[in-house]
Amino acid sequence: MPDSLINHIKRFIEINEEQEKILLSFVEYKKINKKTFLLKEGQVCENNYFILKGCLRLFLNLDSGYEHILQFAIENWWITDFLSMQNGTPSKFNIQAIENSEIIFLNKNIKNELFERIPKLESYFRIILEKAYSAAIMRIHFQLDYSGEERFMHFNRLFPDFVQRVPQYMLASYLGFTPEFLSKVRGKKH
Amino acid sequence: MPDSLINHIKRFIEINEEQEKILLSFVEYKKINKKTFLLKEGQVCENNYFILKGCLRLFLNLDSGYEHILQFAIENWWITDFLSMQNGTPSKFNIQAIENSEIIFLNKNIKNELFERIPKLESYFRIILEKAYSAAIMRIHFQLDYSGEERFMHFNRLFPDFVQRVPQYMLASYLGFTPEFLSKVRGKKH
DNA sequence: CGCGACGTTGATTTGCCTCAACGATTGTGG
DNA sequence: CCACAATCGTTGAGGCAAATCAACGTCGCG
Repeated sequence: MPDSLINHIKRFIEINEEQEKILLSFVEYKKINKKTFLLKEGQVCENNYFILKGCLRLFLNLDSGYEHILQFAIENWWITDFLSMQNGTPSKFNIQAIENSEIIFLNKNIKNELFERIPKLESYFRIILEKAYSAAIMRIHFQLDYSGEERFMHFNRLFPDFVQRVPQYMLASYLGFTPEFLSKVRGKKH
Repeated sequence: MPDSLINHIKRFIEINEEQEKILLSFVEYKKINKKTFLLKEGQVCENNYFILKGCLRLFLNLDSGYEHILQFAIENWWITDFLSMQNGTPSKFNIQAIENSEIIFLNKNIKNELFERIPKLESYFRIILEKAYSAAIMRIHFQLDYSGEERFMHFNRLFPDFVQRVPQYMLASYLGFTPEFLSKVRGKKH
């Protein structure tokens, strides 16, 4: 079942069967239900999560009572709060399953042991972080330079099936506008 | 002179003198003048840049003729366009010196050779990417959840000296509003 | 069935932009 | 070293994209 993690890693680096076994012996596999929290505001984030199946979100609670989604993660994505994990400080964020999901847990301490056993894995994580970082920069670019309607259109073109998969109010939250506004935008293109 | 690169690396990993020498023999040191471009829109990004002294910005040209700053980099920061570098595609961005600066150039191919010689360096880059990524996520958070005035106040509290260091119109561009608006915000707190 | 979660639609408000005109400061060539 | 231009910052009037607020329709589910 965690084959897809191995496959994902093999897209970026080469590892042998021996190493695959070590890797799999270091991580945990869990099924979780929709709405399960993997991290709650105030806790210290101890794990990296890899999504085998399902969908998670990272969000924060606003004073207003609303919440704002900063990241989604679907199949073959990692999700975590690096800030809390690095510094060992309480997280401002929540990580929660949007669907019933199957997740690989990689504990932060275990991760360091793993790097000693399989140094190449550093390379894998470096590469996907470079990608995640570029994606974040592009997202800032869109946030700054495009209107709400343009952001939605663009997102819809890039991830048409994902748009179907999550409630509209979560999409609106992620894209940085209100659910009402999204509803109006969708209504327009008759 | 490139001591500060070595010092920066030593904040995160241990390296010996031998390795320091290898590292320094792999990189290039250059002084560049204010307004020099290290990357222009349309070029493929070939280097990582480490700032020993000075200040750089990464920005993109908008159709409107304006430009939008996506990143600043000062002493002890790396800057590059990972997207272009990873894929070998033409960059949408420009990297330009805002001040006369001293820069370490690390070519992308050399970087990979370097990783073979000193695998530990993967770890260094992984760690700083984790930090850069968290910072980008926090920036998205501020962009989504705070007003222009709040974003400026917060930035000003975090980096009071940096605010003095760059022209206001660049700050405005980075924070996501117009120079006129920034001027009005500053005027208010009499 | 009835309740809560989600989406829609319209009226009103507002944060910030646009445009324009005008000082202040910097820098560059004569 | 001055003159003049360019760059940068300030201020005000008017406008617009999106938020807010509110009311209502609809669906899924205990």
